[in-house]
Amino acid sequence: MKPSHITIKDIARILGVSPSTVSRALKDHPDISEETRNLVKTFAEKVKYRPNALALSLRKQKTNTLGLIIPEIVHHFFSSVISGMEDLAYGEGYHMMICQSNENYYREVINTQALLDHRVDGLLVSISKTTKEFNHLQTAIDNGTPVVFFDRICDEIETDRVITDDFEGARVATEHLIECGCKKILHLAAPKHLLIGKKRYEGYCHALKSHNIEIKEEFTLKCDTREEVLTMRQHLLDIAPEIDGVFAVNDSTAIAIMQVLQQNGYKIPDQIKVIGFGDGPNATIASPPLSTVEQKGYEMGREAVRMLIQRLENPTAPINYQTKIITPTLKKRSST
Amino acid sequence: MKPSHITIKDIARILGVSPSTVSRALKDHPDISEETRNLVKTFAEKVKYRPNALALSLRKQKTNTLGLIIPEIVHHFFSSVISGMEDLAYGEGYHMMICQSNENYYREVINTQALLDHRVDGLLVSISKTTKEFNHLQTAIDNGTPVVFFDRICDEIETDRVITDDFEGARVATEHLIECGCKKILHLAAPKHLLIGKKRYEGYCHALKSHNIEIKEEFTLKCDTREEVLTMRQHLLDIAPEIDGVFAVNDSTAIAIMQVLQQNGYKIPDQIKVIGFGDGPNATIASPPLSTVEQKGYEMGREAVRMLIQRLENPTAPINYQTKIITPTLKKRSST
DNA sequence: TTGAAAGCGCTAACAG
DNA sequence: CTGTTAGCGCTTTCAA
Repeated sequence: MKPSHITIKDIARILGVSPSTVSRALKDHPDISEETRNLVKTFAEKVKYRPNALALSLRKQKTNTLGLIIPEIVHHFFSSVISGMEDLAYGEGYHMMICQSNENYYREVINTQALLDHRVDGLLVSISKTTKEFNHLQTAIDNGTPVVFFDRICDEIETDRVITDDFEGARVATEHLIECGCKKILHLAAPKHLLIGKKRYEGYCHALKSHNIEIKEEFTLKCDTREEVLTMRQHLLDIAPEIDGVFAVNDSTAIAIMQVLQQNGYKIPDQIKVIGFGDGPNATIASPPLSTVEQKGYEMGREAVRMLIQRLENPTAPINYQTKIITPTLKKRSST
Repeated sequence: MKPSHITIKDIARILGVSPSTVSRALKDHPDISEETRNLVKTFAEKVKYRPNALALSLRKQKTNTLGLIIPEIVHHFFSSVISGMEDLAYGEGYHMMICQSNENYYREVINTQALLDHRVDGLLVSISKTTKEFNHLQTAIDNGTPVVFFDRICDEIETDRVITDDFEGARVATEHLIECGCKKILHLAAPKHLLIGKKRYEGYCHALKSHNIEIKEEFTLKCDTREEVLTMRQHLLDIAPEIDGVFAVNDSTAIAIMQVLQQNGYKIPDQIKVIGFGDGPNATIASPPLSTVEQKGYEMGREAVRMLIQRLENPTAPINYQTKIITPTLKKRSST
């Protein structure tokens, strides 16, 4: 940043008025003669004067900047979230300072600190997988910087949150299979100790129960990556003759099992129907295009920013924290 | 940002010394007694003092912030770029302010302005598709804010750039098909007026020529999206019997044609080999996994930041702008 | 209607 | 070794 930026002082000096006059003229302060105002405004325009946001922030004690801490940028869901955040923030006159924790607790702490050092007005955070301690965030809140959690929330801290309704998404997906005529549905699940694993499993069970379908233990397999599908290939093929539907905890797992089944002569969706969860870009590329449950990252991002700005602009409002639940919607394609 | 942040002045008052003493003690200035230094440092630590980055920036005329303008965050390539940028910037003590132009010229201009208002030390930009005018960026450079272009560069502005070697990538891909025994290679191309379309076409031709394979005009088809493949389905199937290889300008097109061919009984790679360009996450999910040319977004991001910081930290160095060309590498999988 | 002065938080030149 | 002062760019009393 070269000193070549023109300042209010420069304008004042050149025009032979005081800096305060310039400042007032520029922002249409009432106590200013129209003459001076025009003079100043015209000149400012001519020399392309732009206020220094740093100085403004320092003075106003408000940066109009939102800090974001995200586990991984390269991930369709998270990048959609960022996109939604950026779009809304931009529209509301805020900017985003973005840090990625790379799923590393230590880095998450440093990032938080750095964002606070920059005096961001608020924080948007999705906690990293390795984070077990939340002092860094609690402290931020205690010191007056509001935090909104999204997706990977932290139960121990009371604040605003936006999450996906995993239970409901899974329920809808399973229900859809049932409506398509499936009675023997395999669930490829994430580990139960992960919240999403647990919730999606529960949604699956709920749907079965409400249709009086027996929940067989052997029909839920811990298998949540493409690689795992390939490793378990034989076991999956052994089960295949006994099933007519698969609900996989994510799209890549769903696609992988579709492929394994197809390679072994199963017709999809005729013999076995498959549904995933997440609706990343792969779902449409799969063959047949994969039915799935859309996770709405963009909307989640917007919502988180909306809640944060809401808090920022009503600092005196009574603090009653909200948890906004985003219900994923069924995307019916050709695999079911 | 509540005023509850402790400042140097607060510490000075409490400890009964002057602010400058505190400032000096904190940064291990030589002219300070060990006693005072320890006193100050211990106290600062106790009250968790953190310097205000805004004040620092204003004072030092340096923000340690890099501005990024990117067409779309939700895009595997671009999000990889951001990730690479963020990682390196973070390591070098810089932060990133990110704006997306959404392929909109007007918004790109506003974003540039906003970042300059925030006095970012430098700009990283990939221009939007609708940008035909570059004054906003030229002005930035003229006023002393260095700019590094990446991926979507602008020829009219002289500055540092990082680009992918599209010609070479296409050449290597085509060459690979030839080495696998293909002699009749179809090229699904992007429009010639796009730089990547042109360069990749040229690379394809070059490979053919150097192996004395005739370049048939009817073997290059403008077709660069999945949808287009489906639209041209019949035409592609008409040509299919005459070809033994396909080089598609991007992965999704490659995957789409693989699927069309497979649905019509062609065995891949036995009868027809297919290679793509880009190596997004789809490539591995395709069946068979798609051979492709890896575009290295992460590396491109790092490189762009490296060049920018280099410039920032050697302001007096002679300005000789560099163009760094990143050569994509062949990812051989099972479709060839 | 305008200007002078103080201050946001920090540093650095200059005194002492 | 430490304090005083001025100033980064801006706004906002307070006085005139």
